[in-house]
Amino acid sequence: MPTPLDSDDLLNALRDAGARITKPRRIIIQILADKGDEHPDAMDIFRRAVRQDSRISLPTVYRTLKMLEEHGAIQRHAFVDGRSRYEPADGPHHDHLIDMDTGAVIEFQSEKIERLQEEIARELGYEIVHHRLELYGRKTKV
Amino acid sequence: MPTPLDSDDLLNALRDAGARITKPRRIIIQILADKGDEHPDAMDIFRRAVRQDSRISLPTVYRTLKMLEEHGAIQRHAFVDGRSRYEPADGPHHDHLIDMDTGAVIEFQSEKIERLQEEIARELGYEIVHHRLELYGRKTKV
DNA sequence: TATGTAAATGCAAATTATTTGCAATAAGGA
DNA sequence: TCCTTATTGCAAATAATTTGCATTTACATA
Repeated sequence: MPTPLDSDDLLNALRDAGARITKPRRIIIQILADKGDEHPDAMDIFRRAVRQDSRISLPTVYRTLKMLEEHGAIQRHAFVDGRSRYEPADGPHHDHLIDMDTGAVIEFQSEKIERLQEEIARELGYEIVHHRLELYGRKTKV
Repeated sequence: MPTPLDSDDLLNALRDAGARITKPRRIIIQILADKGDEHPDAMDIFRRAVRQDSRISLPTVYRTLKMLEEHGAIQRHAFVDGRSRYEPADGPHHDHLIDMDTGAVIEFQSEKIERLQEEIARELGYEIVHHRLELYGRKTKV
């Protein structure tokens, strides 16, 4: 069961792309790999980055995110609110359950759903490249 | 099996909301209800609206869309490209398969998937309010 | 270890999608 | 028909993201 890419994996993704490992990139990657703050948006990352090096700029954050995304090292999600949020790419695909009251994002994974999706696509004459499943819900009262 | 809301349903949604039926709103609703062009974005709607009345403005399109959305008469989707696309609300929930080559949006519906989703949410202690499932794929070569 | 060069950065300004303030217009009940 | 108030169009404001460009920096090579 592969785990999400960590700091070193992300750095390697950049190296493989022939990119230079700069100080801003190191900082951004460290933030992305931090398990504490999941699914940050660009501004979240920028704010945290500035705390480590006040000279970092927002465009650099966007450029780094785009680069990592293009190389499959991180994934970009566009939830209902419009802006994009990011997380390290991960071996097995997972989906999201969004808590409508707290905004918390819970990850889950279901083989059965994955298989059903393949089946449905096949029936429609398609092959799935990727997908996105988001459940929006509320905690059931106990 | 309920069908998507048509022109009259959308107009009624506005009436129920106590809103006035203006010429721009009539035109916008007519475009939304048109089965020919599905999932248009605000600009698509604006361009088509201008052809019927050159004085219509883009803000009016946005205002009308927001109003219809707030009253549940249309649904807003945010696919990968960032901008929002709209369609008349619909009885039975359906999901989308997006053709990655042509951008075509195919609707489908699966009871099984709906049930699996409920089940997964229940296991996580949640009750689903709504969800979004998008498959991105390519036509299988024959 | 010093150094040249292309890649990356920071800044400011541009884009894109969407929203808002406000004076002018028009819907629809009296 | 007339009056009141919602709605409109315009222009300008936001918000998220991207881009142009002169300066800085990583890092391969000497």
